[in-house]
Amino acid sequence: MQIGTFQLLKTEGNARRGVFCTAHGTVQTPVFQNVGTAGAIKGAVDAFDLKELGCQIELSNTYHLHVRPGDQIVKQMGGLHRFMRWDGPMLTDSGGFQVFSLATLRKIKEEGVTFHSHVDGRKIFMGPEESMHIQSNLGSDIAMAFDECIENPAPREYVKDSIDRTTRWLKRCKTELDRLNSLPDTVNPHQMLFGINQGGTYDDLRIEHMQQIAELDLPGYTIGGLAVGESTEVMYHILDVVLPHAPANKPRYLMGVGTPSNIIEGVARGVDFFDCVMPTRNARHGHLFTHNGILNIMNAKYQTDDRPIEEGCQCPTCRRFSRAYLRHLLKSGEMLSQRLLVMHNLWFYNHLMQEIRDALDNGTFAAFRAEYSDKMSKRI
RNA sequence: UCCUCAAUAGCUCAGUUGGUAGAGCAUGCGGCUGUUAACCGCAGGGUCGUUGGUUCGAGUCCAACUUGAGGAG
Repeated sequence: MQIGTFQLLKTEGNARRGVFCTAHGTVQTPVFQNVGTAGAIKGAVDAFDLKELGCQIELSNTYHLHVRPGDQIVKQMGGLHRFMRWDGPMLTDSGGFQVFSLATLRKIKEEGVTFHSHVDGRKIFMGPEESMHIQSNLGSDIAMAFDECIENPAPREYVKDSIDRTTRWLKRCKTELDRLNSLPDTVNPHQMLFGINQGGTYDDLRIEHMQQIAELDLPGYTIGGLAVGESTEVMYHILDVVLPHAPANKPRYLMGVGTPSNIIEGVARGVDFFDCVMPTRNARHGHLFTHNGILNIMNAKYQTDDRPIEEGCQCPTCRRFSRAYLRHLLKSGEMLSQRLLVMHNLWFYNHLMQEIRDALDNGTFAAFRAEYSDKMSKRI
């Protein structure tokens, strides 16, 4: 398979089963990208653990790696794959989300954004070219466009200006990445660019923007600016409205989403790629995912519970340790608790995607959705 | 035996010139959606060592006692 091609294997309703080819191997979709922002999965999980947890594709962040250790350093060390010893597919986010989440520390202009580093306060300028340059130095397989993510709800006039700017930025990203990929010392000459759709909660702006970016014929398209303040129903509505306008022969990536239910509902609407900090962050905070819902391992009722987090789960944690022990570790502040809990949640997410792919292969996704969509995100 | 200091939430401690008590931690529960998050929020919990006294009113002032920590002999 040629790098950058997306092959649709099967569909069920709007849901898609596919395979996407990168310079570091193929990705079976729908897929959940495991988040390792600074080149590390929070909770003391490394690249070799990721393999064992069923991770197909790892995600890191442009801004964070630019601040520390510096993308030049990463390039000097042979690129991020070699630096962190992950030899599989990798996507890097562009820093666009940090423009949003570090809002108090930034100023947006046509050329780009001036940040103040959250680490030492120094001024950092990042625009489309800078983001591409950094991602090129990191050498990921998929680079994300440098976009503007805005809060929902936002005034219509602002959103309109913002999507026009994001489109201009996208064109600059494409031009710059093409140039960087052709340089002789580039880390990953097969690095691809995914465009990001914005438009807030306005149906027509979402569609207009998707049509604009689809013209660039990029290898993948992303829905951004969701799960940032709007209700779940609105998020699903936007997916319903915009995905029919995304190129059918390219993968669709819903950024930053979400709960197991969000993922099942996203797949049902035609999403192929997901990523979210939820399995890792929530694990560190004691919230664990199971097929029957979410349990909080901190709850007193688990103090003497000798069962695993989920009966029948084959993850490294559930094969060995009891709820009682995990609760003790977390309450005691032991670092081991983070590692064991994060491994369970990542296994759960990666395994969930495998179950979804199996269901699509077997034509039973509708039944899978009916059984689990609500159940998995309820508290138990 | 005497002197000094201390005694307030499960723990460690705040508590202004007397106006019926607060914090941190712990405990219980919740939140977390392209990670500034081993984080954030909420809640429960106290006859202020005991007994008296002064006062309109005492955790705060006085006395005795109890317990503890220092010190003297």
